[in-house]
Amino acid sequence: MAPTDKQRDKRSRIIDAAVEVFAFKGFHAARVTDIAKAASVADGTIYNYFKSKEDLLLSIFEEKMDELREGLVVELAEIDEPLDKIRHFARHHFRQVREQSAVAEVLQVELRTSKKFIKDYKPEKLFAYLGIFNQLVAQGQAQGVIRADVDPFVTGWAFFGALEEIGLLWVLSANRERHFDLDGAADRIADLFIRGMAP
Amino acid sequence: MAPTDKQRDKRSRIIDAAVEVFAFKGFHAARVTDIAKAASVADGTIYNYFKSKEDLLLSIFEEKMDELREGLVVELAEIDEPLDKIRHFARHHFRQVREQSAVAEVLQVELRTSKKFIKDYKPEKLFAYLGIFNQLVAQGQAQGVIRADVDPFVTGWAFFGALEEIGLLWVLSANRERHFDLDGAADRIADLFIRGMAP
Amino acid sequence: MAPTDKQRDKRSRIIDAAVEVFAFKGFHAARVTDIAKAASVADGTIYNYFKSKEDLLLSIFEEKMDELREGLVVELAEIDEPLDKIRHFARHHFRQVREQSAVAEVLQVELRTSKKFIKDYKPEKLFAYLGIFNQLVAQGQAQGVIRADVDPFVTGWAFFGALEEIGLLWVLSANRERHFDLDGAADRIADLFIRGMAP
Amino acid sequence: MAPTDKQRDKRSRIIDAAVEVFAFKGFHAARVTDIAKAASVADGTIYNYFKSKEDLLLSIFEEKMDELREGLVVELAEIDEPLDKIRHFARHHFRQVREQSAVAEVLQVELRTSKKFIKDYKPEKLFAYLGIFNQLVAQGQAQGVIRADVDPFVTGWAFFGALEEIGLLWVLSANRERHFDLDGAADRIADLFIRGMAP
DNA sequence: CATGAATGAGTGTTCATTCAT
DNA sequence: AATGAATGAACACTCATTCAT
Repeated sequence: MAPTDKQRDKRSRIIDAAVEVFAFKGFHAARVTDIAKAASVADGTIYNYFKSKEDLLLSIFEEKMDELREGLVVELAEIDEPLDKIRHFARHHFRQVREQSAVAEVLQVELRTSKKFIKDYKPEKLFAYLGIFNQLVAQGQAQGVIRADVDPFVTGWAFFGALEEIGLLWVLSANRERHFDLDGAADRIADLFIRGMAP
Repeated sequence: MAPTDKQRDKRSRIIDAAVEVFAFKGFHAARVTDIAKAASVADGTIYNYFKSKEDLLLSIFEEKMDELREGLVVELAEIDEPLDKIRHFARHHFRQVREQSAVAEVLQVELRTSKKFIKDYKPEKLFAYLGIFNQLVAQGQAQGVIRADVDPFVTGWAFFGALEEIGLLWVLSANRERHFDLDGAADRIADLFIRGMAP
Repeated sequence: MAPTDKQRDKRSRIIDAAVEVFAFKGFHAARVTDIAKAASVADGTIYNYFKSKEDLLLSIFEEKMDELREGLVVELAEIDEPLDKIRHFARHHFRQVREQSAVAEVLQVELRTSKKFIKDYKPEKLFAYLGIFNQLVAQGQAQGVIRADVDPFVTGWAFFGALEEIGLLWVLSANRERHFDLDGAADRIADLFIRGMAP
Repeated sequence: MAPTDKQRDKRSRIIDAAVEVFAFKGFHAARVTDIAKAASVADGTIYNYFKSKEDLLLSIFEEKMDELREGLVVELAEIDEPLDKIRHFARHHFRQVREQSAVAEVLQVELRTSKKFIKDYKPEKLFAYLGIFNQLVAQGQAQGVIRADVDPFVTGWAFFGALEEIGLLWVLSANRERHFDLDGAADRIADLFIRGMAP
């Protein structure tokens, strides 16, 4: 017996299947039955692990945001300068978008489809992710490489908004035209913010 | 008989009603019947003016984006300096968000709910709006107040992403906590980008 | 000014338009608007001449059955022998099917679609048409060329059923394969019944 | 718990319920909900067994035509002479009309209401049923009791048309007046065709 | 834990008909 | 008589979720 899908932890099999199905058909068009088939489980089994279809989507967000943040932390650990870290923040973000485009599609497109997510959900994982940027700003300010009057709240969300918009654009352009250069965009955005926050 | 709603152009009555209902209940939860009632027309009448419920949402986008752009053009006409115009771009954007919060809610929240909009629709009106920013960048570059190597594409979308993210945050915070200072945010973002693009 | 459609009697223009539209799209799929357009009148005008869409269908039946019967009477007037007349009955019936296939399509296919026609309507015009056959049987019996014990009721409806079934088959086969020989079928059916009723 | 409806095969419960509801209210006026209630299942359950409301109607046709043909085959097996079998064909047909009038109503009235059935559907089951008649003609011709020049195609459809017309008349007369004598009609029609085809 | 047949609530859209002009 | 914009009732079908096995 090969250690196939059958043996893998059911919960993660369902998560993986859902990412693929959500990315391919979209959250609304995706049928719970499709996900169950893709995960080789019965429809009802999904409800042993997730409260609802929407909870499944939110769980994807939680897990993937955790992974994203953890990966970022690891990458930044090897960098010294706060400004350099900000540059790597952007690069790491876009690298993930590129390497896990199905996940990116779900996070950037499908998640926004979810009214619950947008309006009712407290995206703690997003705050945690963004918190890293805010810390970098604080460090930069402490070191005098970032102006003291830079507002971390506004600047942080602006930075995230910029990453999101460019990332979304890249994901959506996938089906229409050749992708533009994401890595170059990372540097340009990092540059823009670093100069913008400079003393 | 007062010259009430009855006399007003039906199409715009429906648009206005739809903005209110979509903002209040959300696109999905909004019933076509609700909109018809709010506009004081029969359900079927809506289909004399719009192909579908979704077409109605998209029409709102088109009309409101046009108004937004036109208003911006008028405001910028009185400003001379490109950098100053960029500052006013941000201010005008957020002023509209604040003054027409129902419209902002629909454009920033409900529109993203529409898969068709995100994936299939060519948002020409959005390009036109953003095109103004790109022109300002070009002017700034011509005048030497913006670095020649600033990429209008990436920078433009980053600017728009920042505005959107902050605007979305403000609209959503409406129901949870006190609004933060939008006008201040406009200046901070304008500052960030102007410094970021400076030679 | 050419004596175009515009001048022709509106009622008959509507009838003609309805025959075409019903034959082409079917009664259910046919829109009153389609018929109005084809007749170059406003939708509402149709209701000045017909109580409803169904009444329009029924009116087609009435008019066309009258024409069918009248044409038959004229043709039979030139024939002497009752049995010969029966043969011409079948020929005339199928000749009309062939020459006015749109009308035939409506009478044989669309009319049966109408619940009202099948269940509630007293098809006097059909009785009148069939009555001719019954008279021929009576004449044949009087002349001793048809058995006295032939039941005109059963035989008449059987004759009509046979004509209908073959006619329907021919009309429907129009879109699928080459038509079979209707005139030959007329003779075979007439033969069958004449022999079947012979002493 | 009584071994009631609940235990019976769901598919056939739905078929039976649909026959009753279609016969009583007509296909168009029949609501899927009505059928579901009559079958003691949920609306959605019907769609586990049938693709659509129309598919349900067509399935009734298929099943009942099979039963009709099978019953006929059994009855004819006990008869020797081809001409005698033709007589029994007519009798069996009308006996079924009389004994299963709801089924007859659906097959003869509602089915013709279905555009799909009339125009697009290949009624194989009907061909199979009629094929029996054609075989009898061939046998009769082989035995010299039917003329060699009788056309099985035209004669077969004429026979079927006659049965249908009389059957329809009987079913429809149910609601208006006393039924006429179907068994007598069977013999008259059989007689007519047997004499008509005789050498 | 796993299954999957059964459930039943929920709604955008069409279009015959009307009637104010 | 003619117009055509407005009306609003009507409904098959889907699919997330449940629960008996």
